[in-house]
Amino acid sequence: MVNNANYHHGNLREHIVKTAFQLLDEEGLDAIGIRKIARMLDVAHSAPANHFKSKQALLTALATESFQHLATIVDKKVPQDKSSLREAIHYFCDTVLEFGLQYPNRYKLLWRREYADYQNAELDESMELIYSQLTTILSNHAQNKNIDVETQAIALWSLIHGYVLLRLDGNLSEGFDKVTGIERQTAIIDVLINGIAL
Amino acid sequence: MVNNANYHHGNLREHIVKTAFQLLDEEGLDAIGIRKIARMLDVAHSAPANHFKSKQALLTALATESFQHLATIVDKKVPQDKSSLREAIHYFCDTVLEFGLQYPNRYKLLWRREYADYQNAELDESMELIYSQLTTILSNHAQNKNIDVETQAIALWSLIHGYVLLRLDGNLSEGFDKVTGIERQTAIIDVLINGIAL
DNA sequence: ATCATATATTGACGATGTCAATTTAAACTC
DNA sequence: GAGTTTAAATTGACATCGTCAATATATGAT
Repeated sequence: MVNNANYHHGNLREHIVKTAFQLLDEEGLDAIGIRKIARMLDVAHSAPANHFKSKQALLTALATESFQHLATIVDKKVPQDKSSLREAIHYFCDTVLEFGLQYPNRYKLLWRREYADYQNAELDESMELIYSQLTTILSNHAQNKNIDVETQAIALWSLIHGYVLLRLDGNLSEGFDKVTGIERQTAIIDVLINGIAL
Repeated sequence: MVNNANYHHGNLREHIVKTAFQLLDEEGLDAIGIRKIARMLDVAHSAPANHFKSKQALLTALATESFQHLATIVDKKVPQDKSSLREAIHYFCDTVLEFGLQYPNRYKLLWRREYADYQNAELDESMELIYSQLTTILSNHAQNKNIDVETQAIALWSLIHGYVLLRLDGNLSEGFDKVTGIERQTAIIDVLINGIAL
């Protein structure tokens, strides 16, 4: 029989995810509510329970999808070979920052373990992807044999992660994201590559 | 008249803050609840409203106090003069990391703008303190005239902030915080000072 | 066509933050 | 010291939330 508009679309799950992302992007993590989403979709307050057994399960789905999204972008934008270490690092950082600026609340969700279920296998897998992308880049271009790749990876990831979060949370004062002549971000990454105490 | 045990201690405000810190430290940000605190203090559910007009106001007080606490520690532990830039940076980073590890949830609260009221003047002031401490250190020891102090400050702060958050959120796999011979943290900061691509 | 299963619905529960009206205690004034 | 003002705590109500249980409806397989 044709869709009886009352008993729902068949793909409610999809709509829930879409609406949740919308709330996340526009109003932040705490704006996401099961009942609110149900209301927005003209559906009973308990309908979503068939697709996500808890709020945490919904957030886990959002996080997993976001990790995969980020990994895809990184894959596309970071050149695989024959680029310098410096180039590769810049591409990687640019991509992460760009994603963070475009979807600040998704980025925050990714690294805050309080919300999604990080025992979840699928989520864990999609998260590991990002790390392996980074370590792969560094090993492929390793030049400095005095510092093990893991230390380099953590240093680099700490730097870009910290920078992105400071910007997203609004913890850099006005003007802190621009500087005469050279982009702040580029300057910062160069500091990491070249060192402060040249 | 003597304290009539029913109508309260006179310093309920103090007790609220203390209990809130306890909940924050032991169970995390979302464990803090006005009603829960009132229950723990054997007080009516609306009693705290006299001292904090909203939950946000309470969190603002917690954040302000934590900023001041951190600033005090930094003041104590970072040598003012006649130390090398390298030494000063290490002391600063050590102090921040130590604070973060001891009070993970306080540290997170400090930089998540969703909870406290960052319009609040007192909070803003106590936050600026930390930044000025960092820039003071860098200007006092500035050696590299090619990079402006602000860029150095942001790079350094991004690195340590990112590293602390990755550790607090559990986003560094097992073993990522130890490495043979030399402390991971020291190694990472040295990467920033010396650069990756030596 | 019947039956099983997936999906939605309604209703309830305990908990939360916030408001309003009220009561009690303490502080201040004359 | 009595009377009055102000501060602090109480009770009660409201809307909202996440979750659970019982019920109803639609879809798909046999």
